[in-house]
Amino acid sequence: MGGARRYNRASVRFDLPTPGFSFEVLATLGHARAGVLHTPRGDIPTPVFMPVGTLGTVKAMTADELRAPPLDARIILGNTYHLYLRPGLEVLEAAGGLHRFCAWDRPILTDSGGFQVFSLAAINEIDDDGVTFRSHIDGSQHRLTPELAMRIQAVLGSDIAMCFDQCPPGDAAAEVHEVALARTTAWAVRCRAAPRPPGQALFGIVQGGVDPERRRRHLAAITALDFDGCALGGLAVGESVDQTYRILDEIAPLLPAERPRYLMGVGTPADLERGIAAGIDLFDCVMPTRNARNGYLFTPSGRVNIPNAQHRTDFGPIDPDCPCATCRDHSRAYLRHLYLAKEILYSRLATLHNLTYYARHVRRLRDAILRDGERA
RNA sequence: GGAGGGAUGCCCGAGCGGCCAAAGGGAGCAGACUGUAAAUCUGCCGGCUUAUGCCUUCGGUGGUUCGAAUCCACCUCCCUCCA
Repeated sequence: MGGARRYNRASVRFDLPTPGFSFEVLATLGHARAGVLHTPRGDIPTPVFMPVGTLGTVKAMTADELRAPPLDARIILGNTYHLYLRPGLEVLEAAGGLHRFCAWDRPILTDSGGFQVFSLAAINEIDDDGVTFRSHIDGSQHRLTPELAMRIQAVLGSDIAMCFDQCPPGDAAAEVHEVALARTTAWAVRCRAAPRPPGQALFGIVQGGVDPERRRRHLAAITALDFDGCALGGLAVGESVDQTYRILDEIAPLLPAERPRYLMGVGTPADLERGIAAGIDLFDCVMPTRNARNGYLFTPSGRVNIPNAQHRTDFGPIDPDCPCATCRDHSRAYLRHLYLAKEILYSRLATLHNLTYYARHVRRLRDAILRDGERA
């Protein structure tokens, strides 16, 4: 394990360990690949950007809006930790799972709550068996283990579940990383052994901070567990961009080539480009949605800070070449007014635009691989 | 006509002898945001500026005082009550 595999020309469609899932590579360009992740709930062209819907909603968007072209989101995220605390398993179970609960019929990937272990570290304790933490909602004490994370994800009924991992901050000491690494591996074994509902794939997560040797070591351990896909976690968590890119460039091409590769939580449009070039297939990030709500709109020529005075009487669209409904119907001046007036419609229009920008950005890169790359 | 109350920086509004270029909020200006405790957070917000620096400010004028947005007198305008 550890080395890049060659594509098998006779069969470019790789069955994944979980029945019903397969990964098809259509073309490659350097390390970059364009393909399709086939799931029982639908096909996902890759590379793909997955909008983040932590609480069972991609903030400000309806399921219909997410599905409608040109945005056409193929898969969204949900979060184990957050949905477990609210609305809780009882409601989600009674609802018949997350898809029915939030009226989303395409695939969902659920994050395991591992990231929350990292981001909420100040109020919990981590040991080898699991994590004890206090709810950020009401302060009540809870305990999350790999087994419970898997049980929650089973109730949610996500199409892709993630292993429960520990994600140390970017500036963590080497010893912290080593402990987290051993723990994440042990937890991955337990997640792999836990029962899963039919039609749910499971991805492993490679940690190791910014040390390439440690990353390679952990990659070997995770790959040995034969997950349906492999994620690169613990990046863009406080380390420098140079360090992020170094790990990305060096480690992403080493992830199993016949499995989907997922770069967790990253990132900017430039990060996506870099990730795709390194061979990443799946991305998620709160940036397009959160930044939209905070006045930051993406365009091919750079960012637009919509509250800025320069847009006061600018009656042109955010991006004249953007096919989204926001750009089709509304001006910068209007959006600025909505933003400053704190109108709800602003968040909806801005989110639709930014998600459309991300979707098109990744689609363009995918098309380039199909056009210029080697057909598999 | 009589009795009270009040006028503070773009707006609202604290301050009631020195620690006041003056709390706080709003508005305004700019920035941040990377597996979402985020429709959030940060900075600036009289002028000049590198400033722990100088200058001009708290309705107006004149006083008291080492020192006044704060005390006194008069003036201007506003509000309430009694006639």
